[in-house]
Amino acid sequence: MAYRKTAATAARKEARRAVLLDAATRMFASHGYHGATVPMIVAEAGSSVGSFYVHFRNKEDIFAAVLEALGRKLAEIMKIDEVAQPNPLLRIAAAVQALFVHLAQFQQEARILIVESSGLSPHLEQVRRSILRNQAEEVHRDLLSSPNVFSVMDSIIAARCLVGAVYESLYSWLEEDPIHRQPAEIVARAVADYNIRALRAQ
Amino acid sequence: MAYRKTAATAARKEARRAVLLDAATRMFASHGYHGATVPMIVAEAGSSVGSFYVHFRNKEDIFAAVLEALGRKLAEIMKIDEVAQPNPLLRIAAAVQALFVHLAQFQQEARILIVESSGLSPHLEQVRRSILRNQAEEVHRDLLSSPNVFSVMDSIIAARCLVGAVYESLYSWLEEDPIHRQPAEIVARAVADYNIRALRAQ
Amino acid sequence: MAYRKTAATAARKEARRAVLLDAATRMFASHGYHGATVPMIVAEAGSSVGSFYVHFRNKEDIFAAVLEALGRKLAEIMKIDEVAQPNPLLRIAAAVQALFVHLAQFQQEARILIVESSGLSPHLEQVRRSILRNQAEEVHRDLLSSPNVFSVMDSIIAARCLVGAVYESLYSWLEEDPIHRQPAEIVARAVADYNIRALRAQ
Amino acid sequence: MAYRKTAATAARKEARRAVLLDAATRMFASHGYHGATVPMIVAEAGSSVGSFYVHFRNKEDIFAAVLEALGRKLAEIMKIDEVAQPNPLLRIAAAVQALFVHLAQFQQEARILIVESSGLSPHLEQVRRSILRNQAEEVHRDLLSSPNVFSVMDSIIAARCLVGAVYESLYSWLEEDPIHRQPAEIVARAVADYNIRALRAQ
DNA sequence: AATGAATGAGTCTTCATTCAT
DNA sequence: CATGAATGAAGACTCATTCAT
Repeated sequence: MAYRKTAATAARKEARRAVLLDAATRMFASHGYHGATVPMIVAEAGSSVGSFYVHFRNKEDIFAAVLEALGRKLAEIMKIDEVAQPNPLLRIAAAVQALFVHLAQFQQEARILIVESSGLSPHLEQVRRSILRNQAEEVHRDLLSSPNVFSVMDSIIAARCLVGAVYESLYSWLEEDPIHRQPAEIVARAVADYNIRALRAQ
Repeated sequence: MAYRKTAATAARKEARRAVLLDAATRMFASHGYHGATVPMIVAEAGSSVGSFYVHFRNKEDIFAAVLEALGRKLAEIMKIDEVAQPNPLLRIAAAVQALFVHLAQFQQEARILIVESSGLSPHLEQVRRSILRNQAEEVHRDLLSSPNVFSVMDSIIAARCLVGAVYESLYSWLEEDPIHRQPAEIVARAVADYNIRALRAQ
Repeated sequence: MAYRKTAATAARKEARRAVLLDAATRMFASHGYHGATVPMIVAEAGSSVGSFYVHFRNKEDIFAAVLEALGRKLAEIMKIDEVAQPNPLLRIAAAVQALFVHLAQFQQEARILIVESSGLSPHLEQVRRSILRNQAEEVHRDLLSSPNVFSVMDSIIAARCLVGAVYESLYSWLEEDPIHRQPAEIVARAVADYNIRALRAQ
Repeated sequence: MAYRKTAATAARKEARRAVLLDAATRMFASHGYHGATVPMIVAEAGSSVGSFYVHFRNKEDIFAAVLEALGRKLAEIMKIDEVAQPNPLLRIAAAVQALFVHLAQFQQEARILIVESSGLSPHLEQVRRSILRNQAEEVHRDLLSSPNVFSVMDSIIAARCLVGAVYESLYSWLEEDPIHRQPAEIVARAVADYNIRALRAQ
């Protein structure tokens, strides 16, 4: 019974943590890191300040958690099955499009990653950069896997260019008037095309 | 004589303003927008809080001024003479390399533009974005000027991809160990190549 | 048990608020609205700046609270039982004397109401005026209740004259040398007489 | 010639001082003592900060000057010729009405005297009080001059009651909706009546 | 005498974090 | 574990006053 109680307690604890994380994601997205306050987050989560500090060491800690969760999610989205799409070039294009379309839909996440997480503490900066780095490395791996398909000399730099191109065009698109801008899928395709042209052997 | 007196006063005022702007640039670069405080800036400038508010409406105001000065400078750097380099593709490549190399040298400026000026007030955000937009539009103009040279369908998106590629690869490069990383010129060349490949007609 | 805990917490919170209110009353009385600073008030209350802002939105808020509490108190003091004193003229006289004597004793309160709360923000001004207005309206009601006893044509104006007479004579009296001035009760009586003469039918 | 130059200079100085005083009166009336800043006043006067401090020791100094000028003016207004109106009771009534009507018209002045000059430094407080005191003493003198006409025991207190009645009814009247309130002359008459009833022998 | 840039002490207010209950 | 009152360091900004020109 003691065991079951503990398990139940642990489950509830985990649930509370998840609720806080969710609320924090929303508040960071809408108000930015500095604009979102701890009282704000706990109010949004229906929790309390005291509880917050049971689950997270401090505000930086929860922001890092938000960022890491986001990183995992985006990595998942960019993972295109090698069997389904054996051509590495098309695989990269598919990943780029998937990423663009996803973030175009979940602008909150895009905002957190691109805008609200810059210029923070070295540690947070590092967490944020590691997400972009992972995405670049994923691309880099694909580039290396079939050197004969690509023309790229420095594949690391190429991967970074690709990542930068995706985020900058995404952010510019998000800035445009939602009514008159082109559909996300079209832009995603154009961005993928741009990078594919840069990458393919000629 | 009264006139000369006033002129001298105005000159001294302008000089003081410049000193503050300079100090602010340094502090924003090293501590970020939120980390740099007004007392910090005036101490760095050898001035006083009161004087600060004679020259700038508030902290946001001086940051905008820093950003705008930076924007003008970078625009200047990217301006490649059409006569010296009549080929638009090569002109873009030259501009990209010039930008990269300049920011690689003046990391302060890069840091302010890329990192420290995200997620701020809507107004500052707008100032920052307008710099990037200007750069993209400059490229866009070149793309439009000789459509037969390029293969790009949506040249606006292409311009954004280019700008994003430059900044992301630049920032990743800045993160690397200064001793072992490749020289800025080499990387700048690779980045320019990447984008030229994406742009040229095939 | 959770309930009792909360109740105790709430009680302590209320107590702290009261202590702050009290300290603020003293500081506003002795230094005026602008002269009394938040650090001053919390030091007097043995509290902290942060705590202050838990209980009051800002300095204006606590001043309004001080004023309102004072208004309620004075209204209570001026309330003369109709059964104990059925003659409305004498009832008014009694109220005037009670008010004068009370404020003569608690000069702090008189000072806050008469002196320190003029020329502030529109909102505070309104709170202050509403206290005087209430007092005038109280008198006005009495005047209307027995029209045959009074000779007054415009009872609203009469009520205002009465209120003004009380406060001005009170404040002048407070200014006098405490040793040589007449006792408060005597002056209160004279003030009441003055107004009764003005009011009664002739 | 040296003499004439000095005279002209002195005249210009006096003129500038008058302009500043005028501007200060307006700004104090509209913004209050704390709300009106020195830069504000000099801007209104078309002068400069430096000049301000040539003519006045400090902000308090100019406010005192404003107040004193106002006091002299009001004293003038309340001075009713003994020959024209030999009956002291009617003389007082006339003075009260004149004061009320004047301040009703020049609300600026009323506002400065009644509202904006409370709760300031002891010195300013004293200046302000001395104006009211003078007015009360004027009345007091009249009361003493013909003791047989009045029924008042303590004529000092009576004078203060009268002054307080005038200002409070004036200020309440100023607060009312300008469109629907009674004309100033009617109210002035009612206020005078109120006090005359209180004063006359019965 | 006039000017207005410069000064910095002094305010209010915010908010991450702690801790008693 | 949960709660939320309490804390106080720290920051942006104002403004009366001075002083070099």
